Amino acid sequence: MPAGDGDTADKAEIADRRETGTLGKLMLLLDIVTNADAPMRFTDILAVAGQPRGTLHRQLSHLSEEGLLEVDPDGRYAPGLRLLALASRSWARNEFRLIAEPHLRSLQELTGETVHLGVLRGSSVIYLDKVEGRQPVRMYSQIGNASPVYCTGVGKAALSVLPDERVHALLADMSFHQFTPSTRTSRTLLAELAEIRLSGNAFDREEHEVGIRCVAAPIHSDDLSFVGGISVTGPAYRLTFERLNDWAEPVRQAAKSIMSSMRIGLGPRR
Amino acid sequence: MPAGDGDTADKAEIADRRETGTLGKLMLLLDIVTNADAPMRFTDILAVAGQPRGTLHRQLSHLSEEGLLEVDPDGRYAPGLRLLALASRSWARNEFRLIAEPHLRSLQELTGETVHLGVLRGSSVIYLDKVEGRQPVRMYSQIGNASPVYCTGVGKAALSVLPDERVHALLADMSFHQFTPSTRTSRTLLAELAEIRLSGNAFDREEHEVGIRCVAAPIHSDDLSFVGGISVTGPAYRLTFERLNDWAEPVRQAAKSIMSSMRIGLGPRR
DNA sequence: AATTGAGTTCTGAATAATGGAACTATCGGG
DNA sequence: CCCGATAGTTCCATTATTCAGAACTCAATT
Repeated sequence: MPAGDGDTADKAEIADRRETGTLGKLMLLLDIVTNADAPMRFTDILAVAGQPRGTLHRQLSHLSEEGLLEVDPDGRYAPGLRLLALASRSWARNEFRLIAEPHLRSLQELTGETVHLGVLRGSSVIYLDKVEGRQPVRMYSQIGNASPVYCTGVGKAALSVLPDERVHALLADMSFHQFTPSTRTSRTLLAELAEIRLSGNAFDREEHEVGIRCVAAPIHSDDLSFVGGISVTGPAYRLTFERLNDWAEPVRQAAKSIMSSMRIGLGPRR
Repeated sequence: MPAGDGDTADKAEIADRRETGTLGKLMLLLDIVTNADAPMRFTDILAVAGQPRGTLHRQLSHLSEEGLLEVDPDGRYAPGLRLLALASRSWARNEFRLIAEPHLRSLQELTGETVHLGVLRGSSVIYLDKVEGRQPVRMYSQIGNASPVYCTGVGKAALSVLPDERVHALLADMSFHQFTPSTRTSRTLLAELAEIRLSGNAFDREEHEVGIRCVAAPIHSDDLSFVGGISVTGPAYRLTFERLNDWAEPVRQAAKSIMSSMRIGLGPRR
């Protein structure tokens, strides 16, 4: 039979049909267990996984043998330590994070507030790094987290550098959850992106969480294969609107420095 | 075929034969890419993976589609952000870590040095948490890392609570790398474990890294299904042998508190 | 234009995953 | 003590995925 051309559409009606075979099913299980609030028993997983018992049992066994899941003495499944090991290695060596780190640090010292580095992934922002003030506060907390684009400073900053058609494509299949009274909707977001393009700064004025504000600026590679941003975040009582404006410039500067370091570090192919 | 007892050896000559089918092969690839110092090209992976080209290509595609790997514009493979997301969720909700956290914190405040929480996994110690002093030092750095048991305070502490036969089993297939002049060997280690059992404290006297010392104490569940430890770590010039002794007691106390919290938190089944 | 190197796609054959059912605990009453 | 649940595990013929090698495309070199 000839290679796939015209009518592959009739097959792909079901949204994002994954073509990852066995792996896809296993990842689904990993997601289920990882997202649960507590370790899950076999039957709990069975109820949501939509797999026959025999199948599910083997899949869970394989995941456990690989250390991706762990079984406690009661037979309940929890995320495995292997995940930590994999993540820590990749995080520690992430080229982009390494390049940005010193800049994040100096921005933190300048402002005294928490500094975030995030990248755009689909219609979410994933935080890659975070530099906090003196408080011995929770590390890891935010890193790796996926947050919506439309209600985070980094998210809006990232969107602002994308061409209109890509923004529209993203907005098309995105649902806007009203986290706080100030959370943006599809309409107001587009207007705001225009402003961000002009000023070079995005703001989060308690749009994701009441009491939390931030100033952000976009970071991107020349070909837009990489799009993200950095932000300075803090409690509303300290980050008055005046303060946010004071820091808009330094945040833009830091973003700019990171982008030049990227061109040196990654730019000229090998 | 009967369950594993006497002579499974003939089959298991080749170290840790995995029985996880497709998943095992994929995890091997993940390990290769995650351990590399830089993103790898297809051919680089091909050279070490020992798979036919067509096969490898499909496997890498699947991993990339799932976000476990990422392909940069040059076609080089790097660890994917999905790993971070999975790990951050599991870390944040890890029951044991949550229970230990406040205790680690107060130990940190008391000593002013870095406090670690680690668990025994096979013949390695995996660090689950870390509380540092005021310096805005690298988060993640150590967390998820696997270090040898025989040259870390936490590792030796953990070994000290295991019954002799389990210790011997572990030592059997363990190779002792001489990290520093003081690194323990198989022989000296056994003698040291005896001391640790008596005193309740393990020490790392620059055995893993020159200039770094620590005091540790074991933590374990009643049935030994969980074995780990906590430690106070710092530079040799600050952690004199006298200091190490001063903190031996508080470290033991903290370990004890964590164990009682565990019994309350996890103890009575469901 | 011809050659090499790198990556991708195709194919029947081999293998591992599937799913239903039968089996074995373990528990709570009566 | 036995009965019936509920929870988890193992078995095995069937089926779908994966495998491996070769053919193919594409770009950079000579």
